[in-house]
Amino acid sequence: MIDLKALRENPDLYKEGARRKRIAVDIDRLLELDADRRAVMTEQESLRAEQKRIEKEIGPKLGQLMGRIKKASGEEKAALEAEAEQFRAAPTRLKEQIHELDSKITALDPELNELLLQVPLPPDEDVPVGASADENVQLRTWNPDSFDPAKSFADNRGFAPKSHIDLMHMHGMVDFERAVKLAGSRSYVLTGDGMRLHNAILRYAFDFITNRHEFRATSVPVIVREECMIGTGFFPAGHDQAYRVSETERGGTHDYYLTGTGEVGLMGLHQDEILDEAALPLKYATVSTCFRREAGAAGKDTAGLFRIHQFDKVEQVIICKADEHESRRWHQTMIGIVEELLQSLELPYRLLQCCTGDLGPKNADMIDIECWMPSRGDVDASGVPSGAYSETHSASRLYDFQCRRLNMRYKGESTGGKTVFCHSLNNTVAASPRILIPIIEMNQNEDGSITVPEALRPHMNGLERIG
RNA sequence: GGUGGGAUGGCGGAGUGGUUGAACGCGCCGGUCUUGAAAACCGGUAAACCCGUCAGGGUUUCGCGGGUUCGAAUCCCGCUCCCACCGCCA
Repeated sequence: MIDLKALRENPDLYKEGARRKRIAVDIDRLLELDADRRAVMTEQESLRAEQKRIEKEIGPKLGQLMGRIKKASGEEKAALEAEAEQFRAAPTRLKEQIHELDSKITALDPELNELLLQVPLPPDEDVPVGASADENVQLRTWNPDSFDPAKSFADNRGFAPKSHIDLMHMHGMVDFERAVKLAGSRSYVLTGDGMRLHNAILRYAFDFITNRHEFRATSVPVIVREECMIGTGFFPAGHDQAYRVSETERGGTHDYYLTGTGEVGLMGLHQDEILDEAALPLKYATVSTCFRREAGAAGKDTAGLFRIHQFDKVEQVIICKADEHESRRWHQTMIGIVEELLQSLELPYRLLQCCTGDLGPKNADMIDIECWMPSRGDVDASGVPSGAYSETHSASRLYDFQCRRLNMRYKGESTGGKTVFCHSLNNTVAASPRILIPIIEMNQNEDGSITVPEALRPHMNGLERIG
């Protein structure tokens, strides 16, 4: 959520931000509702002040009167009661007026809140303006000496690559047919060394982030309430992307949603808290199953392990002080951790600066990391794919957008006793099975065997080669 | 699923109709003392919103929503959540 006060003071910033992000939201209407609401509130508050003043004035008198009424009788009592009634009349009139204004506010609130939740965080000035992911900008690439992604896989290795699908079938690492029987399209069952490799990369990544980089190892719920989805900024925009567990249909008090990322659980941890500045930054890591409906992606990437409804992801989250430079610094740190991880696996990758149209509502800036995948890209006349970089990681910088919605604040020396909304950031550490695509395809040998990356061998019982 | 208990400020915990936005303790901040620190003592310490250029003024908030009342943390109704025990169970 954005700061309504800031929006009021500088609406053009937010209008331009929404425009750059290609998000339609009626900011003028929001400002109009806000102005109406404040006018009503101001009126109501002065009525309340008056009411309180009168209360204090007549309270003691009324108390006295009531005492006398108790003792009195007959005509005297009637007279006293009439007098008491007069005292009561003024505040009662005020009360009615206040009540009317209350219902005015109640009438304005739903639309105002709905619009407010829709206003995206403006992208940072240094984010390239663009309509969609096609206009993302490559920042830099990395590749091991042994592989140059500018050339084809065949030119690098001397043989045409097989896809992860073929390789995994060859070694009994996956069973798509039975998976589809169980759970429909975009499902998979990892088997044998497929499942072992999946666990190995997750374990390696989790140890990497929690041991080497000292992020706090944490488990999180993956089934959460709607408030948590709204608070983390995934709703309302991403409502169609999340699976809903409709408990209300069977008489429950709430519906639940399956989270699409561990970020939701990690960010939800401290909602409504006022943190001690000295405790910041909070650095968390989790590994969790992620669920995505992939609504609107029908027909896209249907084969293999690239775009699936359920996967497991090691995620890193940082909650830090509300300081742009600090946010930016942590963003780079989180990206650096992933680069270190990918380099240890010798996977070629590139960094992409996402353009404004690809940021989504909650990000000020987002850097995607794409690994080189031999089986992707255009296919040539002989049926060999060119290979292409494809997204495996996404590092977001959100400023206080999430923390404002989650009501997550901190207080300390630098805030001068005030409470301030924290900043938050998140980044993938490793998402599997998608990351298995480059791992398997890049480590294939001409005979179809797969060399297990050295870093993963300790988690594969020392296995050096599959097949 | 059954039965009972509870929800108060950063934390613990008082408070059952009228300066209670809230005792007391802890924590935190400042001061005295001290070479320094600790201890002790003294003082301070909720959040959000609105109006205002400032100074300042005002409103709301004791789980949430509604009601009674001149006046509600305190009384009434509804809801949500949490805890304990029993039952079932990975």
